[in-house]
Amino acid sequence: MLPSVAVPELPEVETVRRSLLPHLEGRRVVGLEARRVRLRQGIEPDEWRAFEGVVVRTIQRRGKYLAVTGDEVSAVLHLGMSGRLAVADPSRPHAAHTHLVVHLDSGRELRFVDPRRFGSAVVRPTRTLPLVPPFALLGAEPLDDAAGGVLRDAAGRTRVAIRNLQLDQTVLAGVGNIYANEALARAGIHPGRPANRLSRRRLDRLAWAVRETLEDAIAAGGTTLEDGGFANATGEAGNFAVDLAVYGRDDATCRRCGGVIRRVVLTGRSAYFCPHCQH
DNA sequence: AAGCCAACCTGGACGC
DNA sequence: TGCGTCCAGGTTGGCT
Repeated sequence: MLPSVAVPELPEVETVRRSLLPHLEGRRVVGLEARRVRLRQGIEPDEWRAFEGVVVRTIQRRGKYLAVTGDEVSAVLHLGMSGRLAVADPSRPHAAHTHLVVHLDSGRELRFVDPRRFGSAVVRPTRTLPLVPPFALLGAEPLDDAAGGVLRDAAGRTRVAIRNLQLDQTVLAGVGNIYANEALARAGIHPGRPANRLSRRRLDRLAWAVRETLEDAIAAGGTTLEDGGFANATGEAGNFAVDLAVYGRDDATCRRCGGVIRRVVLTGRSAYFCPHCQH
């Protein structure tokens, strides 16, 4: 059984970034509706007033965060577990749990919807972005060449399960439970294996598998599970769910060996793996 | 001090 | 049908 949520991880956030960019680049913010709602970091209407009049220069992604960047200030957004960003015509009715609406000089609007309220939406000075949380706390970008070395160094210093180390955003930024499990499957590594008991060679292989998995998922437009939880800025679903090797496939057949995929719980989070292919 | 774990929150799945 | 219970997940903060 697939879990009923499709949580945005790096490929989904990158997909949102790319689909958002043509609608936001060069556009001016001409109005805001910021509802004071308790997200993980609450939306503060006073703080959001600084975003009025901003001309969007670009959209950056760091880990699972997006920064909609103007010359002076940027909106730093995290989709949490259920967050969505959508560009829509104002005539379309607002979905439930719409916390933020940014009116653009194109006549359209950017909407931030997050039923489970694990997301965040704050405004920060653009020049300080790399220097303050959350960006300052994030580890390597898994798509960068430096990621392999960072993973190796971190693994040598801890005996936590490798799946849990992958979820540590201060090591690799942007990997969540779906892609952590998928990368381990590609690398043939058991999710519960202590990080410091993996050889350098196998860690390099894992870093490579993480990168490949994320790049494939980005190319597919992200993962949308059966409930249709994830969509890009224009409402399109992603196509990576059909390529999942282990995630959500407990008791199903391993496509490589024909064995049975298992689920175990590691520190409160499900891990999926093929006992025959992963050690 | 590393590492575990509860809390946050809601909708969907499931059992009775 | 309808109500209650459980579960998913990213991140933070508190505890050991």
